[in-house]
Amino acid sequence: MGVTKTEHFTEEQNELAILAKALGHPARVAIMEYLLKVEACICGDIVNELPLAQPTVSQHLKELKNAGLIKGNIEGNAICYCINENTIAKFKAYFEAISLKLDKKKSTCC
Amino acid sequence: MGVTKTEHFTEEQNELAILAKALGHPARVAIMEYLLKVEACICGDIVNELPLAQPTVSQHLKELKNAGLIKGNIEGNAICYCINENTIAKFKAYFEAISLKLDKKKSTCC
DNA sequence: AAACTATATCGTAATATTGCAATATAATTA
DNA sequence: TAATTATATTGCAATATTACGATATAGTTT
Repeated sequence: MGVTKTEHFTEEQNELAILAKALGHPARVAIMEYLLKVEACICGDIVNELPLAQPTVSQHLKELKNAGLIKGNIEGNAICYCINENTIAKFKAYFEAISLKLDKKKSTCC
Repeated sequence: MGVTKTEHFTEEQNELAILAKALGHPARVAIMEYLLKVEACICGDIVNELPLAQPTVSQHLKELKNAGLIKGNIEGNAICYCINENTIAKFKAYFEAISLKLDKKKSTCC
């Protein structure tokens, strides 16, 4: 046991879960917020911003990239990471759709 | 090691990470979507909807509840779970804010 | 009260995640 | 080309997550 039973869920459910999971760590939230704050797509000074060692940050960046939350371009010596706007749009659309459905429901129970 | 260094991040970052982490499993996404689909806040037939054993579903429900994504009311014998609209609103607001900032930025790099 | 129903908790095995030191890779500068 | 700089990968220890059988708890019905 211990393995998520991915095959039993829909592709959409798995996709959202992967995105959410990627955001499910404060270091990765902090990376996203830093990328949003910085004017240009600043590269590896993310390491200096975070209270984690370089390999750890590199690992978190990899996970964000795998999930599609950020993009990374090699820029000479360094790498330029930035937010993938499409994925943010997906998230936004998902929660807006849920909100809409909840409004229509006007549940009276809990 | 293996422990998240929670204390080094802001409260907001940790809070969002907890919410996102709770959604970071397809079974929990499926539970949310089921609660949204069903008209009333139906109780424990969630187990019948999911391809997982009852204790596993109970555990996932607990995690969703701990994170604040759902609420549960005892209703006689059974329990009535339903979506916590406030938390969805938080998520929605967060991604709308990011989208807005991204639009203003109009980054030209990646 | 006894049987039944609905849900939670315990205990445990399998696997995944987190974090980092050490090291590798690859572009840049001296 | 040797040293430097920026980032990734490897390997590993500590911890967390996932899943479920067995069992507990608590309300309901007979």
